Amino acid sequence: MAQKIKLSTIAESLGVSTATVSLALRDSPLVADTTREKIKDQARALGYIYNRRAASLRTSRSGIIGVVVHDIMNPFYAEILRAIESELDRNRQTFILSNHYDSVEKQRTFLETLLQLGSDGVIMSPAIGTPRDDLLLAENNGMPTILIARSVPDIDVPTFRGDDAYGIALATNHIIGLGHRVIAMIGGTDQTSTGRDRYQGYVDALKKAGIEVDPALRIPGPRTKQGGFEAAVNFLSMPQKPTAAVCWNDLVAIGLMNGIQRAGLVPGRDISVTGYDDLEEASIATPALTTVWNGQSEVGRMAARALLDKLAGSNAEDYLHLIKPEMRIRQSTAPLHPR
Amino acid sequence: MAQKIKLSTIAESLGVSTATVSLALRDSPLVADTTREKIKDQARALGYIYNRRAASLRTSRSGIIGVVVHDIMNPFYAEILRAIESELDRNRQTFILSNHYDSVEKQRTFLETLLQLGSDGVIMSPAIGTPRDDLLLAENNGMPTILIARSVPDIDVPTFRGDDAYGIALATNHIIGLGHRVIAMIGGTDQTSTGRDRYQGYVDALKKAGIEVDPALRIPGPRTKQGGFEAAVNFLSMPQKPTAAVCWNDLVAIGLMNGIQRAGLVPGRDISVTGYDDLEEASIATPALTTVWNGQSEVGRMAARALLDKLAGSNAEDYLHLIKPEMRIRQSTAPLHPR
DNA sequence: CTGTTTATTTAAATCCTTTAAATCATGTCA
DNA sequence: TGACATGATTTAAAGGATTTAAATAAACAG
Repeated sequence: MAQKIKLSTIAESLGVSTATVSLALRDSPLVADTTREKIKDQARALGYIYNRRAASLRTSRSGIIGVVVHDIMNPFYAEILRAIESELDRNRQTFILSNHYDSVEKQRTFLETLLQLGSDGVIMSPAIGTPRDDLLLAENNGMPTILIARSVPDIDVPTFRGDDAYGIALATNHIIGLGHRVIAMIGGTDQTSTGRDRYQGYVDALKKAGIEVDPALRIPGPRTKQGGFEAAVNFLSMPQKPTAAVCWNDLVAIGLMNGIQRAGLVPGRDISVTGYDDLEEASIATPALTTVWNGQSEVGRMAARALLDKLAGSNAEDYLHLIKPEMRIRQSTAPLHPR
Repeated sequence: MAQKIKLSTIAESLGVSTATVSLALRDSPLVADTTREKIKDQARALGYIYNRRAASLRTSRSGIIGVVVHDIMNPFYAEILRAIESELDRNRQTFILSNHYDSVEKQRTFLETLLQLGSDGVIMSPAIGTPRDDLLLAENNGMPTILIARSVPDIDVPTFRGDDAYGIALATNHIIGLGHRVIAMIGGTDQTSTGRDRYQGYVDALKKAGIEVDPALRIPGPRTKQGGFEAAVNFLSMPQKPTAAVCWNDLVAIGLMNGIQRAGLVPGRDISVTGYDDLEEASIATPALTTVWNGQSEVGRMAARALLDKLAGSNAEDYLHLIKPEMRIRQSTAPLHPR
């Protein structure tokens, strides 16, 4: 490998100053057209590689944006990430990704790394139990922050997420409308705003329909297929004999349906199941899953857009942005018929 | 936000030189213990943030490693990534991720970004049709490269992947051993080394068992659940009436099984299906999927390890590292019985 | 008390790009 | 012709950490 080509290499080879080269390569109107052409040609010929670290040291803009979520393997986040990626790509920003797996330490380490790298901003879905100081760590050090998917009460940081209480009420009402009265809620935790909102939405919908709420019908658990799969045994052996399950998300719902099938029952006939999120795979599950679209693509796109706008200097005044979920009715739910 | 704390801020506040501060913070034996303590305390008190861009400008080591794969949403890659992440984390390297979606342009753009950022190395699963120059772009500019999952013929770049021909032969032999004779191969492409190897492994296994190979039994297609799901119609209407399907991967297999169920048949009884990869969800599919473990965690761990070793100066002499796949027999395959 | 060794500390150069201010060249107009 | 614009280019100073040779201080032996 030859020695490194830098601005000065080009400058010397053409007998101009490095300033001229720098300006020319960035299409500054300060440099004459003929000179610019000459310089660009030479840069290409020599195989010049722009050194962002040097540039960003000077400009204090790195073109890097950090994104932290619970787990990028989770298709819910993956769909959000895809939207973020496409928006950032369009704006020639590089993004650095990390999982925190709900570890506050891992999340903090990552935020510190971003600060060290001079990241321009962060988009984060905060880990459960994130202390206020960590949440503002970035912001306080000049790194604008946007929250997604989970929100934190009383904090002036723009947040984008689906309207959970509303969405889960859609699902619960749909089930109630089919005649079900003993309805379990499976999966998830009550430790996040999302969790509390979803449970509340479910409770409110039941109450409004005049159905008594039985806390024993709430089975919290991992938000994964495995979690849903394992909850099935518990669910099927309940003394209350629930005929339907409102699940935390599609993964839990698919896992639960698998578990129900293993037990020889048919989801969508013997037991009605709703998911949440409307992941790509919801529609190809068997039976196709009735679920609630949670706006992942919108969340990602809007969050990225908001960050870019903020970096460009605009200051929005609204903090909480709730995306309205939509019902997607498929085959995993059916009118109640006696078991 | 207060003004930026830098080495010189600490130095001045303590009446020492920046050199001493720099050395102290990095635990150099050149500085006295008492001084070091004083400096570290002060750094913490002032909330000093290490500026990696400045440091890396001087040292030409960024602590950043780039990783490019086809699609991080694909659980096969996600499992590899998780292994890479944990290995790199342990070594305090930051990693930057990107999908290329098999677009050579997107891949090149990302490699260029990595060069500009001064990335220390790259781990990539090359996009289909990657020209030789692109494959060596990083290496030629002093950025060590490691390939994963897909290999490229005649190229001196360390590569880690599963032994596809061997693995698919395991699956095919298992199916043959159950008495099946008309065996389709579903999904995937023949444009990658992986694709050619897998098809070859299937062909060889059939031949060795004295079964005639019918090219019409090969249905290429997307390597996704959707792809498998859509292939089902085609598969079920074949004039040859195949009784078993060797699928490209678990996703295709699960999609295919869903499609088969939709048609009213029972996979694992009416039709035997094998997957490939042994993703986490293979074991909770219904029926539980018979598949071949493709060593994703090993691929990720070993690739990251190899890159770190290379950066540390060691030079291994072997290029191609094949991980031996292992058979995982579950309920989606069964002895042939007449349809 | 002097000369030597060893332990600490520091000055200065370096990494590469950007940018405000300065310089230079050319052209215009009174 | 001289004064002034205007346009093009250059100079020089950041930006913040690392590194090496050199300076200084401390410790020690005789």
